[in-house]
Amino acid sequence: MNAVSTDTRQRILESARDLIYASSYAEVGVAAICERASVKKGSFYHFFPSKQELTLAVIDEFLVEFKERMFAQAFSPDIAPLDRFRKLLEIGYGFQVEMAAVLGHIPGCPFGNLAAELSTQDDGIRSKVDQVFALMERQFAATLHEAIGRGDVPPEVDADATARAMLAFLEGVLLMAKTRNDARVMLELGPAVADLRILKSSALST
Amino acid sequence: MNAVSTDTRQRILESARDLIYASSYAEVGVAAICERASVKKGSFYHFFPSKQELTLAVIDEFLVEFKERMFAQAFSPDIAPLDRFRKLLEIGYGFQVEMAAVLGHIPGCPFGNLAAELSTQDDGIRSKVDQVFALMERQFAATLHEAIGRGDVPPEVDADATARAMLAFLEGVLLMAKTRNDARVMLELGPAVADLRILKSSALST
DNA sequence: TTACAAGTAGACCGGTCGGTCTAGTTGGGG
DNA sequence: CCCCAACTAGACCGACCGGTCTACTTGTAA
Repeated sequence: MNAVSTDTRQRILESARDLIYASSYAEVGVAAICERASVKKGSFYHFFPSKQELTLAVIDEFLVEFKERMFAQAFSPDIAPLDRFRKLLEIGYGFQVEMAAVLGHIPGCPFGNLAAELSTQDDGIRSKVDQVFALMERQFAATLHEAIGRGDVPPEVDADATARAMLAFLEGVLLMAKTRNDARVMLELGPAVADLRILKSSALST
Repeated sequence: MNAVSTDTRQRILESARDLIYASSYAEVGVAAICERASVKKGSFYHFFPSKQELTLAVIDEFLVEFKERMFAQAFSPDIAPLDRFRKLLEIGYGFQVEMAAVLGHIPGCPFGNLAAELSTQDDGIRSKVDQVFALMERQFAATLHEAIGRGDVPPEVDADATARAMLAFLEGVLLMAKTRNDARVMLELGPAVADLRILKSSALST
């Protein structure tokens, strides 16, 4: 086999990531991705069977970057558990401000954006984003358990549900910031994420 | 002038509302809207100068229905202020379940969907949705003030910020339900909306 | 040195997009 | 009864969509 010599595939991936994040899935055509990556369609369809398959790979690409830029720094053992959520928000705020300076608008959450746009149309993408969310929830829940262990959070708190609620809240805050086109919403509302609590054994009917 | 005899415009509006809510703005073409409304393109462009202008009108259409189906019933004086938020969620849950039975998937929030998809592409739609959110926030804030007046919520709570946080949380919960394609997320997380609080004079830098 | 697979180039495809335009068809006021 | 504006019909437009296909170049292993 040939060595994985060229970076063509990666250039396509990164172009797609940037373009889709800056606008939306539907707005970005395969031709635009190719042009930005300086690649011809022949190469594109050599590496990816379809735009939707590419998008699945783009989600992984987003996740890698997210883990590096956000998770790795916020969820550090040096920081008190509950402060890690605040730290995550702080980093996210800086990132949105940075993006807004380049793009002219707040892009919001790449995962949330794709979920909102495509969940009703493409079940593959929907469930991929769902898995990403589940991964984040696990990280949040582990952090909450740590906080419970230290006594920062009472033990009757349902860590899993609270983790989900925190993620939902952050997604909502990001969406509000995007809709207002003002990142400061994140500073105003965000800190409340660390105060969210859902108690165990709330009845769940059906 | 001729009387406003025909319902053509309204049929277009309702077809567009249903189709866009069921999938997305980009996925629904003008031709599809016309077909569903049993209208030809000539009529469409007689009533609406462009797809984007139609969408602005569709947002108003969503808002009318939302006020009728959700706000009017949840924000009743018969219900204790904080319970109104829980009631809103309950109604919303029923609605999402109902839609899911018809469509095969959870559609989420019509406003949030449009904001997520189009905020970065169309500033007119972005700011229109922003206004809708502002209207909801006002309703939430008024309810919170009522709760403060009754002593259900301590007076050092920032009603405006808390109202915004509540809206963000609800949007996030809807997005999670859509991404999971499971409305029960709303039952698990939703009740926490009534416990959200943001205190006054949290420093807001810059 | 040859042979073959990996990768690239780019013309091409049918279909659909939002939108335009001209030619009617109504229906109510004068 | 006529006229004119509101409305409808539907053919048509260029641009672009995701995707295909054939021909070519290249790197490397035998």
